[in-house]
Parts: sequence; structure tokens; C-alpha cells
Amino acid sequence: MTNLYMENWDLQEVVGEISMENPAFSFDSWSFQEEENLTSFPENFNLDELEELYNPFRPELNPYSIPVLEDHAEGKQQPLANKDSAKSKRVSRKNQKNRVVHHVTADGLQSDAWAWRKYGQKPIKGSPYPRSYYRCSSSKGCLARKQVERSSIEPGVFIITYTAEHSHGHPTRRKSTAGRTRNKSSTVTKSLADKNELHDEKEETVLVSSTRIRNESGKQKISVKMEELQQMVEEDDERDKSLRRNIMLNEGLVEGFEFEGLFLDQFPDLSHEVWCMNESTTSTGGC
DNA sequence: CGAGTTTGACCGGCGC
DNA sequence: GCGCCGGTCAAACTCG
Repeated sequence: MTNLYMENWDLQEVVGEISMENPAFSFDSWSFQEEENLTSFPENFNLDELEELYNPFRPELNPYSIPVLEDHAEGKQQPLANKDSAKSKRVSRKNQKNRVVHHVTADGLQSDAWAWRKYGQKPIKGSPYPRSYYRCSSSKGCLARKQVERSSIEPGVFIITYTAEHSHGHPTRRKSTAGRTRNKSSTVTKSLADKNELHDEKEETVLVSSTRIRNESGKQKISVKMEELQQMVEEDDERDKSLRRNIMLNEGLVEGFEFEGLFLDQFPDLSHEVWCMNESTTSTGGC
């Protein structure tokens, strides 16, 4: 059975026909592919491995987000894979730390599960844009760091550098949700830091990518605000995996698509065409 | 009032 | 040793 864990909330778009035979989807935030350019995974592909690879909390594992080492001395970048072959180049001790660099669009700035607290900003020589420094605010002892700077070459691209690993599990909250409502608005207010990095943007809000699941005819479309999905998944983090439920949308279409039992809560009006069952039992009760 | 942001000061690594 | 530069600190400030 094909299970796609929605805890991979960084999977911002699910497009095309999803089925056991054709588990096609795209990963918008990784700039993996265009909607028109779907990729089908082989029948025997390892979903556990896939989940790990696309785990937003382990971006360094994502094969489609090419990690690069920045060679500050020459202002160049080289693939991480060539790290060992570049022995002749002097690499500072700082650069030898575990650094992973990602190039993302403005939308990509939103898709980060961790809670970050900005602790500094510096103008960078040779770049018209400042670099912002963030540390993980989820846990006091966490050494994880994140740097965000706008590409001077492509102003629409942001360079995110992750340093060190988190010393704790997923945050229970991405950020404080006090006072927030779960309305269906498709926009969110950007943080002050993001506004600063987007200082020449007219909009102070950005569209939040949606997850879409379509059936064969394309008549049905279910849109879920990704931030809501993320929050729901986070709220459900404490549940045991055995409680995960498989949800079937129009039998044979999205069989076993796993939403950790959250789907019906979000879309009670779909109960006539969506049913679920516990993974450990064939009983349909309790849904 | 707590949490996050801003921003000048400070510190250490590195090249000359 | 000196100066440049990137990274961090911390007080003041802002926001909800």
C-alpha cells in the first residue's frame, strides 16, 4: 500500500493523478519540477526512503536541493560532492562546519518547520543585500543556525544556509499561534524579517502554496492551506504511528494516502466519499 | 508582558 | 601587528 506521509508538509503541491500505478507528484518548494512535468516513481520505490529524503527537517538529504559549499575566497560555489576533490583549495575552519546551502524562492522562505529567532543582520561585502542570522528558538540548547540572504545575481532567489543540527525533535509549534484563527485565507502576513529581506517587494503578504489532490476527471479539487496542514500535523505529532489512518479518495484513486487521520476533521463534508480505516485493522469504525 | 526584531558594539579568524 | 570581514551579543525597541 502506498502511504505518503503528510508530515512531509514541505510537499507543497500534490498534482496530477495519484494512484498505486502512478504516484506522480511534484515538490514545489524544492524547485523539483513544474506541474506540467510530473515524475512517476517506479513501482518498487521505497516510500520510507522517500519520506526521509523529502523530510523538510532534514533538507540536507533532499537530492533535488543540491547542497553546495561556498568558497568565499573566490566567490564561487561548488557542489558538495566535489568537496574532497577540492583539497588544493584552502577551506577555513568555519567552512568545515556542517553547512548546507539551499536556494529558494520567496515562497520557500515560508516552508520551514522550525521556529527561528533573528539575532543579527550584517551587510555583506559584494552584495547589495544584507545577510540575516537566525538561531533555533524551539529549544534553548539548540545550536542550529540559519542564514538568509538574497542572491545578488537573482534577486528573486534567497540563499538559506543551515549550520549545525537541531538537538531536539520537531517543534510542537512553528511559532506561537495565539490569536490566530484557522480561516481559509490564502495569505499570511510576513514576518518583519521577511519584510526586510523583501524590502523592494510591493506585497507584504505572500500566497501560501496549496496541496491539491485531483481525481481522474479533475472535477474534484481539495485545497488545503499548507500552513494549516503543517499545524494540524504538528498537533498530531504526539500520536502513535499505529494510529495513522489510511484515507481513500474515490476507491482506487488515492488508495492509502495517509493524512494521519486529520483529513476528515478538516473536510467533514466529504465524509460521503472519503472513508478511512486504521492501519492495524480493517475495521472502518471510529472514523 | 513575553517574544521577536533591530542595530551598534564586540570578538575572533584570516590575509597582508 | 593591523585591518578587514563575518558572526554573535545584548540593550533598546516593536508588536500582538
